[in-house]
This record gives sequence, C-alpha cells and structure tokens, in this order.
Amino acid sequence: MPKNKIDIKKTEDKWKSFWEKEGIYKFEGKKRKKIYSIDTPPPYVSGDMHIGHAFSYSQQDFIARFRRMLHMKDGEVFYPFGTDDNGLPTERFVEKKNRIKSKSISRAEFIELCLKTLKEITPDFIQDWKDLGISCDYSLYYSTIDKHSQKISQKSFIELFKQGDIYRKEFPTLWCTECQTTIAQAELEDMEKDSLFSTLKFKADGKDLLIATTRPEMLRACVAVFVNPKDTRYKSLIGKKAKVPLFNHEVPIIEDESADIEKGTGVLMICSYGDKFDVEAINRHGLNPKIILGKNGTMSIEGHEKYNSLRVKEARKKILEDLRENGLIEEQKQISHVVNVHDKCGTEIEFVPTEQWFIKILDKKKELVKQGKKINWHPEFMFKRYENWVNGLEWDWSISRERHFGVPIPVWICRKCNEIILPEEKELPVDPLQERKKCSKCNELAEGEERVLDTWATSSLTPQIASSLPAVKKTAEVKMPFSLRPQAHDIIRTWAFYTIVKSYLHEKEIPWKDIIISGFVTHKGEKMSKSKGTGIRPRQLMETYGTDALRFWAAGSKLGEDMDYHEKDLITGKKFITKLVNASRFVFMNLEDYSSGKRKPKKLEKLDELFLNRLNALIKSSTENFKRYEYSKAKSETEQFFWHVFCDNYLEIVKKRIYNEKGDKKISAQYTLYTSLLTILKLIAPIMPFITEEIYQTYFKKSEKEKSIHISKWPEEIKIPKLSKKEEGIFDIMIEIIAKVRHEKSIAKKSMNSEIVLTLERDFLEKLEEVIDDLKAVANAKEIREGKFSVEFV
RNA sequence: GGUCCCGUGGUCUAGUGGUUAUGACGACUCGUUUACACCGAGUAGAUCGUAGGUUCGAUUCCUACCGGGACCACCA
Repeated sequence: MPKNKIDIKKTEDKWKSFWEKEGIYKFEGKKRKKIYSIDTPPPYVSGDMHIGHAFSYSQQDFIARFRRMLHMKDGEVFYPFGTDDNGLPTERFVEKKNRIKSKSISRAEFIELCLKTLKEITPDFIQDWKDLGISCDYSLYYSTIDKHSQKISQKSFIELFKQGDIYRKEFPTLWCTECQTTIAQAELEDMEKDSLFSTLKFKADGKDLLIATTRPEMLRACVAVFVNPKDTRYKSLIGKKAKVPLFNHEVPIIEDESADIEKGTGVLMICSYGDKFDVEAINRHGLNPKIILGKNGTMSIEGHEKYNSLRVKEARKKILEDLRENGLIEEQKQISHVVNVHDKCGTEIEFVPTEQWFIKILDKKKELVKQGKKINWHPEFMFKRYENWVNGLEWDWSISRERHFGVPIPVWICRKCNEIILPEEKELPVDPLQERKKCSKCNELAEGEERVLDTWATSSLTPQIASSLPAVKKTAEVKMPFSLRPQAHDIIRTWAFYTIVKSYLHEKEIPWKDIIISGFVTHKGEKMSKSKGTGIRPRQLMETYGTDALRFWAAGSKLGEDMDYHEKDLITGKKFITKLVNASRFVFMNLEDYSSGKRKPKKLEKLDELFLNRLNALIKSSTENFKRYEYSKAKSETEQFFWHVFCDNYLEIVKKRIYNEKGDKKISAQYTLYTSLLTILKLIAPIMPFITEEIYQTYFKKSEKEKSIHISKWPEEIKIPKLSKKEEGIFDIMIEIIAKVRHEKSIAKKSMNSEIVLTLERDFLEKLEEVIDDLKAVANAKEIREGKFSVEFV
C-alpha cells in the first residue's frame, strides 16, 4: 500500500475479481444449514445504473453482508440476482437496435431476437451491480423472460386457472389506440390538456335537458343519463327517457349518487366508454353498451357512416359542427383538465371492450390485507400504503397483453366449442403459436392464444423462480416464505402486492417474513428523474470518491427515508476511507514485534480493559441495529467510535505506551489494538466492502484463517473481566481530562505535544489512579500534582 | 379530493416526555505532534415549521394550520 493514499479504482478492481474468482458470495446450500433468503429485486434492463439504484441496492446489500457474517457458523445467505427484461421497453429497444419491426416476423423469431440482444447487453448491465459491490451470487441468475421464468410463470397460470382463480371475459380495458394494446394502470401518466366543454340539448319530457360534456363524439354511445336523487331540479325526470341530440335515440334517466349536483348541469351522460367511470356505471346498472370506437382509434357508427373511419378528434370536430348547425349547443367554454395518457407514447387512453384474461382478486381483498399484516414492514407505515391500495382496488387483475416479447399465455382455444386446452406441465414453457393442439372435446384444431402475460404476472413470482433455479435445487431447499424482500416504495402496489397475491393463491402463505422499503434520492426535495434532467449516474462518483464512499453515503439515511443528494456529501466517506487506511497502517507499524495476532497479555492494562468494554457495547448495539435494519445507526455508531474514541483518544493514549514500555504493558496495548481494529473493520465491512477487504488482506490475513473478511465471523463480545459501574465511569473521566488539557493547550496556542505540569483535584486523582501513567503520557505531563485543576507549560 | 411521509444550526442528517439536542459538510481561530494537512485541537452557529392543547415538564404525545414531497383519485 502506498504511503497514505491508495489507488481506489485499482483496489476495487482487485477485490472484485478476487471475490468472483474465489466464489466468496457463492451459495453452497449445504443441508441442514439455516438459510437467510433474499428476494432480490430484478432491475429493469435499460441504460446504466441510476443513483437511486445505487442507494437502494446498497442498503439491501448492507443487510445481506451483515447476515452472511452473522450466520457464518450456522447458516448462509441466499442472495440471487435477476434482471427484469420482458415487456414493451425491451421490444422498443430491440426494434431500434436491429432496425426491425416486431410485427414483420413471427413472435417466436422476435423473442429469439430479443433474447439474443439481451444476451449481448446484459453482462455490461449487470457489471454495474458488481461494481457497486452488491454481494449476490451472480450464478444464481434469472431473467424474467428466460425459459425457467417462463416455465414458472406459465405453471402459475395453469394452476390458477385450474383453481378457478383465472377467468376470461370481454371487458372494457385501458387501451392505447396508438400501441394497440391493453395497458396497465401503472402505465398511465397524467397530462394537463385543453378541452372544449360543451353544454348540449338533450330532450326529456318535451323540454330541453342540458348536459355538459367534453366528449360529444361519444353521443351515439350514450346509454343512460344520471341525475342525483337529491337534486330537486330533475326529480320528476327519474325513470323517464331522454332523447340524445343529433342521433335521436332514447336512453333511460337513472338516479345515481355519483352524479355531482355542482358539476356541469348536474346531469351526467353515460357512454360506452368515455372514461373509467362509465365502465363502472354501466356494469353497476347492467346497461347494454353500444360500441362505436374501434381498437385502432377510429369511429364506426351504424347508420351514420359519415363519421366512420374518423379518428376521435376528427369525429369530435365534425359532430360539434353538426350539433351547432342544428342548434343543439347551449353553451361552450374552453377548459383545462387532466387526462390519462399512455406513458410510452402520450396518447390519450380509451376504454375498449376486448376479451381479456383476469386473475380474481376483488373477492379476496380481506384476505390480502390479512396476508400483508402478517409481514413485518420496515418502516411500519409502509404497510398502510399496501392496505390502502388493496382496499381501493376496483378491478380484477388483467393479465393479458397484446405484445410480442413476453411470456406467452399457455392456452389454446377451440373455435368450435370454446373449450380451453392447457398444456401438460412437462411441456412448459410453450408458445401456443408454435405448437398445435386439438380440442379435447370435439377434436378440432384449437387456436393458440396470441397474447402474452403482463410482466408483473411473472415478476410476482421471483421467490418461486429464484428458489427453483436448477443450481439451487441440486444443493438445498430454499423454502417459502423468504426471509426478506427489499424494494422501493413506488412499487408497493405492483411488485409487493402482486407477489403477495401469487403466494397467497399458490401457497396460502406469505412470500417473505420481512419487507424493507427504501426511500428515494431526491434533488431539492423532488424525486430525481431523467426527464427532469436530474438523473445522476453513480459511475463517475464511484471513480472520483470510491464505491465505498458512495455506499457510506447511502448508509447515511435510515430505511424508508428519502435523502437529498449533494455531491459534497460523498467527501465524508472518502475521508473515512483514508482515515481507516492511515489508522491501520499506524496500528500495524506498532505490531511489528507482535507476530501471531493472538498473543494475549497475562494481564490487561486497566485502560485497555475500559476501552474494550466500550468496544463490546458497540458490538452489541451494532448487531442489534443491523438486525432491526437500522444500518444507518450501526454505521454512524461505528463511525463515531472509530474516529473519536479509537483514533482521537485510544490511539493517542496508547502510542506512548508502545513507544516507551516493554513486556506485558506493551503487549496489552498491542493485543487491544489488533483486536479492536479487526472488530471495527468487521463492523463496517457490510457498508464498505472494498477498503475493509484491502486492509484485512494486507494486515490480518496472515494471522486470521478466513480468506475474506466478508466470510469471517461477525464480532462477538470480547471476553474481559466484568467491570463495576464505578470502573466504567473512569473512561469518560479520562477523556474529559484529556479534552480539558487539549482545550488549555489550544487557548494558549501551544502545540498538543507541548510538555506541561498538570494539576488535578484529589477526587480525580483517586479515580484515575489505575490509568495515571497513560494520562501522563497522552497529556505529555512531566508530572501530575494534586490541587485545583491547572495546566502549566514548562 | 383521499392516504401517507417529512419540516432540527448556512447545508445534509441523528435523536429523545426531563440531555449542556447528534454527527458530518461548510465557516472561523490555533497547532506541522515519529498514522493521517484528505490531519489534529478548539470556537461560533438551532427559540427543534406556526398556533393551541395534554402534562409538574414537550422539540418529542394530541389537534389545527402553514410549507415540502410521494402514491392514489380527479376526466360529465
């Protein structure tokens, strides 16, 4: 190691490849061992790692590394790594990269191409995680689109279908007319749009009935009119018919609480389907929908062919013109309102009835809340978000998608008798477009389902996917529930929720005992994002400050708390690295004649005992804190102890003893130095894996048996004689006196090394009797007298 | 509009029914001492968002409000 600086990058590279070569994080899976299993979040394969990734993956790695060391004796950590890569963004990426349209080749061919492309880019992508020191066993790898995941996902589908938890139904779903696919609620984005709010003249009871709308193009699809039962203006109309302007068909006037008296004219037209509310209203009242909008976003109105083939906006314009010509518009104003658009293309979403596959969840809300309650949420309040989401559910889980690159829905449907044909488990994974099956009932050739599963339908099975990886199955049984799920809070309603759903439906079990939810990295209080231009790449930071410094920073806020990003905050970690290096170098400079590393003095000096007593308290509290996922507390306690107790005080006290003494007194100091430094390194190793490994390998390796600090045993309390309460206080008094002396020297503008005559009160002298030589040395006092406290310079 | 989180020195953060309220960064003053100037010692800097309430006592518990944020809803 160079004098007082180390080449951060070189050091990191060295240990990274050492860990990989030596299989330090390898899951052995030997029988009868206790397994601490982690349901690692599979990052989405797109671009480089984001600072938010670095933040949350570091935090989960602290726990993984702590557990690995803690269970070294009796168990091990199961920490697999996956990537999430099926779905639309991958399709887009692959189309662009290969200059090909997915629709121009078969699904099987396109999937092959995607897989091939992913194979090329994934290693680089995963490298970011390795560089960050994330201690997964990367050989326990899955991708959510690989054969294994497909098999588990399809098996899940078949099982749930057989259990009656999956059904197929024609249902108006969120539809993007641009991408021509169903989309998930999670893919919606808000957008403020200007719109024309027109008040139209319906007829009821021979009089005008005014109704305001932003979607006049849907008039022909109007199937009812709602008024609030409390609204006296329209009470007499309830149960009667209203005549729709321009199209002149009649629709019922229905009383419904949902009609807002204050809004518009207080009368609400229900169309199939203008928005989500319409869908719900039509279902609730059992109305017959009239469909005029096609999947490609064009109109098709029987008997009114002049509007046909017009897109929504063109139709709106034309119909408004016609309404105006016929004097059917009472009033018009420009408004601005929020609409849902597809996050990928910005197109306003529509509700189009299509036949979709659903997983029943609405009938299980209570059970799902109960399941959630059985899991330990850290922080606890995150459970509330889960609970709110479940309680607010309005739809069953729609799992079919009109996409190409995804896990195929493993069914064939007989056109003749509508029978659904499932594959055998041993055939999985299957692509129903590639294989032919005959109907089991009428022996007709059945049609393969064209659609694929929602990506969450697969990623909700990560525990089942990871635990059944071939590499795992051979050596161990990783059981449900897993010990831990780490994730961020934005996907509680998706990933956490769907995973809980699946393991409830399959195993009647919770997927994990604990869940830890990390916060976000913010910039000036707001969530960082690429679109706001506040996305920050960790790579540059890792090179400038060191990966350990970045991780040190990530350990600076407690679990679930957001942290505002300031580059200067990385300086602290970098300084800490330097301090560790220097302190270690100094310790071992003084251990040159202390070869074995295990040599104990016949009797420990009192001061050393007092110091080790403090160290024991730190070990205890650090262990507890890590167990409670309070890594930030564990980190800051160790940080404080190392810097201010160990370096600023203990080292200063003991260095003179080592220089000047011989025999047991010296050995006591050396033993204490060796033991405490190694302990401190281990306590901070989960946070700073690189520098602790470097120091361990440089100095400790020859006398310690484990080949890496990361698979060494977590520190246990050091055996020292039990101290009385009175004795415990001595250490604080010692530090207090030292501080006072330093204060005097500082005021006098003298160097800390200047020689003094120290005068202490009798009470102090008595208490410090057993450590008086050490005090004398650290204060550089020629003599210590009894009397009123004073510091005289010689 | 609903649910939830946060509001502590200039900045970022810890913490608690009674503490001289933590630490880091920054600032300032000293000090080159055989680990470290990416250092050491010291100093200044916080009425703990505001207003009430509970309490012998609140920064900590409760209520309201203000400010920031997240998720959801909002589409007539």
